[in-house]
Amino acid sequence: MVGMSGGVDSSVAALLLKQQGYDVVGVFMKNWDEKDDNGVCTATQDWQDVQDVCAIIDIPCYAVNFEKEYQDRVFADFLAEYRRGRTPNPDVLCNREIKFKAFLHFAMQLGASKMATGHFVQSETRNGHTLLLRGADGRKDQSYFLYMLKEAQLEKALFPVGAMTKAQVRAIAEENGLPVSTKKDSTGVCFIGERNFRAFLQNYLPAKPGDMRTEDGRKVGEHIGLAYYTLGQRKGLGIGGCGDGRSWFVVAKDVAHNVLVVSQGEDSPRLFTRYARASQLTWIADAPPVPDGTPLRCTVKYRYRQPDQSATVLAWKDELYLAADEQQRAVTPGQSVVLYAGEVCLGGAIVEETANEPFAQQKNR
RNA sequence: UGGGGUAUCGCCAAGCGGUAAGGCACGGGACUUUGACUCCCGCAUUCGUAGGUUCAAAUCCUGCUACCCCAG
Repeated sequence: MVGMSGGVDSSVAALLLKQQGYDVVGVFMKNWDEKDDNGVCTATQDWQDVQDVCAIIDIPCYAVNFEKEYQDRVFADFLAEYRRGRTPNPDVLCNREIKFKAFLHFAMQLGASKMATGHFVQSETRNGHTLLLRGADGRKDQSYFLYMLKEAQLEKALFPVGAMTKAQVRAIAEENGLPVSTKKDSTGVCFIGERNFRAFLQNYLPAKPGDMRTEDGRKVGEHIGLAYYTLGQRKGLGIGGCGDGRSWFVVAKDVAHNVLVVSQGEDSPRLFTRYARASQLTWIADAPPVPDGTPLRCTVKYRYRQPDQSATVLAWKDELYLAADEQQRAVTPGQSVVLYAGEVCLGGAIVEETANEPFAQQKNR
């Protein structure tokens, strides 16, 4: 059973499985019911595309609705995080809770032996354990979004396009006459789509205006609510001309005082840190690569598409302490940090706080 | 009320008689399955206002208006 979004990747994934002799069923997930900023319900077009593609590759297709699950298990957390002044990544949760849980269960219940998606990642079974590997196309690798999965989920999953480049995928779509071969890559929150993010959030979060202040407390503007900004952000502050003429960036959120702390210049020291503490640590493997308290050298990503950063990490219970070799810019609470050993995605955690000095747990390790 | 100064894009700011730099903000696009960052493009026929001098003024002169500083 292939989860089909109406995009090129999942369409080609279904096509490839069909060509490989699988008994393929395409399933479209509708998890969000709302028109986009232009008053268009993109899900309607996407569902049509799925139907058209399935007709061409000659497989049955169905649609399922996980709106309730999405609302309860993903969106609720998303809003709760924003209310706390953090910046969540709903898509990592969406993969764990919806695509690789609700959808996976759905597929298994209907008797499917495997589920597949159009993610640019690869999996491989070594010594009886299934690993998550980066997609072959380094520019499109999506393992960052799948770090919350567990072995058990990966065992049931196939990633037919993971070994290819985006260009190859499009070429295959083209050769096989799939109408979505030139469809633009989707962006924005999964299932919700590209939005004017601030306007979108305003539908759910109350605006609590307050001051924008410099690090030394000088008021330089007003914000519309801390939730509407994230660390390292430049656009949308609306302050210009004052000071030395350089751009202003968000360097901190003072939730207690409802103050957005801003600084001039993209290189504000306040934005750069080497150490971080993260929670909700997940190892993809059932057996962690190292025991708690043992330092592990690996590479990490603090955001999607960030080049690999060398670091030493230390797991302790469900927390992860990170010491990056280089200073990291705008590591943001609520965001995910994902760990890699070469091509293998080990897992990850959610950033809680950053620091310029090692945390107690990291000292002398 | 005297004396002095300043008035150029939302903000900061070049310009000094030859036909409006730049930065920030903002808008659009690219990039992107989170949020951000980044990159590219756009952004004053007009220089507080009314006259005057000149072939030609934001740039010189005069009146008016506003703000600032000093004196009261």
